[in-house]
Amino acid sequence: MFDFCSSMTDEQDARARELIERAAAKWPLRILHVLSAAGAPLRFSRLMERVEGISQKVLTQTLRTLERDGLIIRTLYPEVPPRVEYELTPLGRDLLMQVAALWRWIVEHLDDFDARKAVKLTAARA
Amino acid sequence: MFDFCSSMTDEQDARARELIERAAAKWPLRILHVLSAAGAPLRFSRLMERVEGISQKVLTQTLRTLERDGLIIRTLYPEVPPRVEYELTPLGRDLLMQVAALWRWIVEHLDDFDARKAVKLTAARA
DNA sequence: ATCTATACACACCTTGAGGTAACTGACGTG
DNA sequence: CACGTCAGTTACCTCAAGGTGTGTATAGAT
Repeated sequence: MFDFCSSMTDEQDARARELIERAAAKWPLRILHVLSAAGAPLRFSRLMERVEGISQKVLTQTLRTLERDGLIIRTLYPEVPPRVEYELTPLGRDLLMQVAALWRWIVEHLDDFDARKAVKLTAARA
Repeated sequence: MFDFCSSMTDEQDARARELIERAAAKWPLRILHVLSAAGAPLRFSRLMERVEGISQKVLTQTLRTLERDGLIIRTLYPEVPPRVEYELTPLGRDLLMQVAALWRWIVEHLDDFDARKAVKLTAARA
């Protein structure tokens, strides 16, 4: 109905959309959510347990991406066996809070998404 | 830090995440945005022009998905040559408004996403 | 000497999203 | 009769995400 992005440059618009796409993809959102719910730094293997269905390879890949995006911090403790801990950055926490608002809105409106099944629209006439 | 989803069932949580993933994917967000910015129903070919880079096949596919999700309405006028118009549903508009809030927050904080590049973190000691 | 635990890296394969190009159907027009 | 228009559909191909399975370094425990 109106252009909610009118105050953005095309480049800002594109970058924001790219960030949304990346953060809202299959695994990143789950990982951020798990880290937030834990409330403390988590080791690699703890993440593997809690992010159900993810493979080792993809978990490392996704964690590296999240680190590059500044959403999590990776801390390596040079012990044996090695210990690595992941935690949200303030930016990651803030972003997750924003996404959570959207998340909650959707959950509150799941009925509306269901309701559409009952409303069958037929073709209009010219 | 805390579980922002504590009031959700696992199923609600999963469905909401799935909706976020689907809506935030490559094309759906752009299409919804274009429809919103237009402020009026758009024909297939108008969408093709405004959603830069999308192919005919993927545009139809994505539009069908958005229709099934109840976010847009497809209206076929049985003329020759055929005319088909797409417009946001109230639900689609509301969802886009919610996403727009997130969008705007990200644009306002793009500097923070940039800043991370300057903050190099080295390994900690145990 | 062997085994275990941890956090990966690497090679290989499958799957699906998305791109390209050609074809269709119905009708008005020249 | 051939042509153009519009909104697709269909067949075909590519590429990257993601899954699987194995290898690796290190030191302590048995």
